[in-house]
Amino acid sequence: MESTLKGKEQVKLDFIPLDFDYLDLDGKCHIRMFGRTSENKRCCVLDTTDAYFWLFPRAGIDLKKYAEKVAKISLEHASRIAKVEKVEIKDKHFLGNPIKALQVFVSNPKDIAVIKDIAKTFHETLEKKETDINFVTRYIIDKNVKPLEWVHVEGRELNQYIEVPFDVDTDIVVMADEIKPTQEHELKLNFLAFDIESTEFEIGKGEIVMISLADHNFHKVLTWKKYSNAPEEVEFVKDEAELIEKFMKIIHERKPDFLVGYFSDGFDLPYLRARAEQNHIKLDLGLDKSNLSFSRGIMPSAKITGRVHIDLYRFVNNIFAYTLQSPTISLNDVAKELIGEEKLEIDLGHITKELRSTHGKIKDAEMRRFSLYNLQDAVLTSKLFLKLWNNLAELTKVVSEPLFEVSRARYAYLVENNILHNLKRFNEIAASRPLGEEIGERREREKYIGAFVKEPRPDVYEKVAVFDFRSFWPSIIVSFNISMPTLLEKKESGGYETPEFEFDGKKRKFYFQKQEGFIPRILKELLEKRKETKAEFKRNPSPVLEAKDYALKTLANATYGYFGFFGARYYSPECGASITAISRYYIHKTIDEIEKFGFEVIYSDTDSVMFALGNKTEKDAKEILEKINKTLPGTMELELENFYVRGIFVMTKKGETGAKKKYALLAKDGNIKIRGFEAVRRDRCDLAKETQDVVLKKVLEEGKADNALAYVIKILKEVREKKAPIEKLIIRTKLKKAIESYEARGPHVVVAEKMLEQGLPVKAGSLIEYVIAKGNSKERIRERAKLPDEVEKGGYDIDYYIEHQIVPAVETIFAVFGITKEQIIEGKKQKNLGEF
DNA sequence: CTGTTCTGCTTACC
DNA sequence: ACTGGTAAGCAGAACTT
Repeated sequence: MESTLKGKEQVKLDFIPLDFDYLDLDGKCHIRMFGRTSENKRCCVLDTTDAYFWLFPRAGIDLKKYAEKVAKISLEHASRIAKVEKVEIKDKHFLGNPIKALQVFVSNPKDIAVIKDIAKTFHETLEKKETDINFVTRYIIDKNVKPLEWVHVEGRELNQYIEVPFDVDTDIVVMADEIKPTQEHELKLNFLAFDIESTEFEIGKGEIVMISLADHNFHKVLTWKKYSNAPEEVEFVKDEAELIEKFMKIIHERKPDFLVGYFSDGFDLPYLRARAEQNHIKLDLGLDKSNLSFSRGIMPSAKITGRVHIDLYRFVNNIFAYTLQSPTISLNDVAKELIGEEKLEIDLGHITKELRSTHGKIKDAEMRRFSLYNLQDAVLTSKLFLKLWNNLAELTKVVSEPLFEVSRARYAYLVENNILHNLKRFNEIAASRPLGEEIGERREREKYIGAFVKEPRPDVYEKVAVFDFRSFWPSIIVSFNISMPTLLEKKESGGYETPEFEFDGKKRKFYFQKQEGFIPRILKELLEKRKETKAEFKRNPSPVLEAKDYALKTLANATYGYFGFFGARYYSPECGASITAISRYYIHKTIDEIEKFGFEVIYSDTDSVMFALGNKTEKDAKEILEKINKTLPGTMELELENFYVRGIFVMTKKGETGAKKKYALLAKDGNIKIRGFEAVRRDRCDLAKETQDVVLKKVLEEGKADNALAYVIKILKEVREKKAPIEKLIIRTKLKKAIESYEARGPHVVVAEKMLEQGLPVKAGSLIEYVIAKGNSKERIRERAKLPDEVEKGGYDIDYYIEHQIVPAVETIFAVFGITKEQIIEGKKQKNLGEF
């Protein structure tokens, strides 16, 4: 439907939508998009689409009469008339089944909530649907205008203030008459990364001292704290008020499409808002001079009209962290891993303390360093944005939700929206989001049986082969047509069935329909797209294709977990349990086949099988792989992961069984793959981790343990002689929740309390560092846990580090070679005797 | 009072 | 509150005799 707003001239342009919102114009709700034209002009495009929801009628009622009744709904709401515009009877599908439904068109999407409440009171109404679809999502789906996908727009240029009641800072404002997908143009990334420094951590306390801004060629530091010999990027201002004004001025002048921060939802922007309020400054950062606004919720999102505010921390935390090795997702660790650069080192505690005090003294050199530190944070954020841009963009394109949402989304949101944005072509009405009560029940539900993990026999194995299933969960979902809408009560001819397994305490089997369901279909297309992307990448490698593959892989892998997620529209623990039951069946079958062939299967976890070649060859292994693949259904496929020179599996610490999820393999190229061992865990001190790492390397490379034992004895001797550096003895544990909510007061909780007392910033998510200092060994460990700074050289608890850190990390490895814990420790005693 | 078992917690694997 | 289940192992709490 066309807008009544007239406008002056007809215009045609190609446009890429970056940011979306909606507002009432001329009595009608319009979508407002901000983006760039193919000529790199800043552009605002207005458009409209129908606002509607669905009603399902009870059986046997007169549809026409029902429709007429619904069409009469009208009430006063939010000082306007909320009413139903029209009602149409449509043939639709719901959960794959045909259904007659009323499409209820309303005058304004904001009125859907009140109108559906009235319609629900009608006895004819069975259910309401799609009342929880955001209007922007509705627009994207119905008008086929997707975020970051170029469209051709034909429409009328509007005069701001005259025809529209707003003034946005763009080169052109267009009311679209026609809008359709078009060929791709280049998008020049126009962004600005920023970082603020304050005297306090807590929002509402202290003040802003400094703000840095950066992109690929612009570096700027603003501060009111004057000092001489400042770097050229530094600009001094009068006070905090001028600092904030200047920051806004730069943004309005440079007109970034993307404003990028690191933890800016959680700190920089809330802090900035608090200080702007205190200084009576309007934070009109929006393209329409509107204020910075925050969404409600546990983790507020800071929104700026017309510019996409991206908090990279959230993207890294929610999505990208799984791809990283970084011990934490701090800017420093993430930047180090992704761009090979780190934050500058400064004594921030000292500087902020001096700045807080009225008589505080800071040397010019220190302020200079502080400015460079602040700038470096903005620069790292800017580089990280460029590094992660392709990932963000490709994920946005696959999911079809706006970049602002996708950059803050978690896996469930991505999977669900990918489904929602594909429903139209199946003529499907979306299932509803669960309500509070339902969520509660789902969360309390007992869990279903997961994947199979085989107990390994502890030993050192020569010539190890590893097979694994390619995209195991997605391939099962697709091959067995698994999803909530395709789940059947009874077996259907030509349909699919699971093996028998225990579910909710009963022996059960689940069945899935023969006709392909829309969710398995969408997933299948995702996998096919991934295959194409990979093939294309082979021909023509590019970071964009790599990012696209990453987006497709991420979504495909998260689909299984989505089925069991309590907040899912298409929630189905039956499906989750069916997928794992099928996985167990096929992994067992694979193990059996390999054993039947005469190999010793060492270990298996979920989708992988490891076995020793023994006196057989790699060719034999490949042969059986091919044989197994011929028996697999659908798209399921077993792949050769690699052949390894040697591998080690150990006992659990209790010494009764072989430890699962703990092993190390030596590849032919000399690389060692370590899984589960303390060496790869964060909550062990570096000395224990490094010692274990060396021990694993030595035993795998040499096939025996004598050199490794000598090495450990040497390390233990150094520890006894107080020669171990404190940095290597720091234990790092994450505080996963607020301090008050801990029942058990472990060492890290006690240290966190101590840090809080000292005014250090500790909250849920903080990584707590501590060292166990010497003291009364009868006391609890937490009594001896101290902040690293509090422990002087050699002041650590020798026995703790030997008995609780180093020896436990290596004893199970030596046990494989028949070396006991006593022998490891006695070695130390012998050396000591030799010294006297 | 002391040793054992249970529970809470964190972090890994897939 | 924000994808699932499986598993190891530490430290403290609870329990037992």
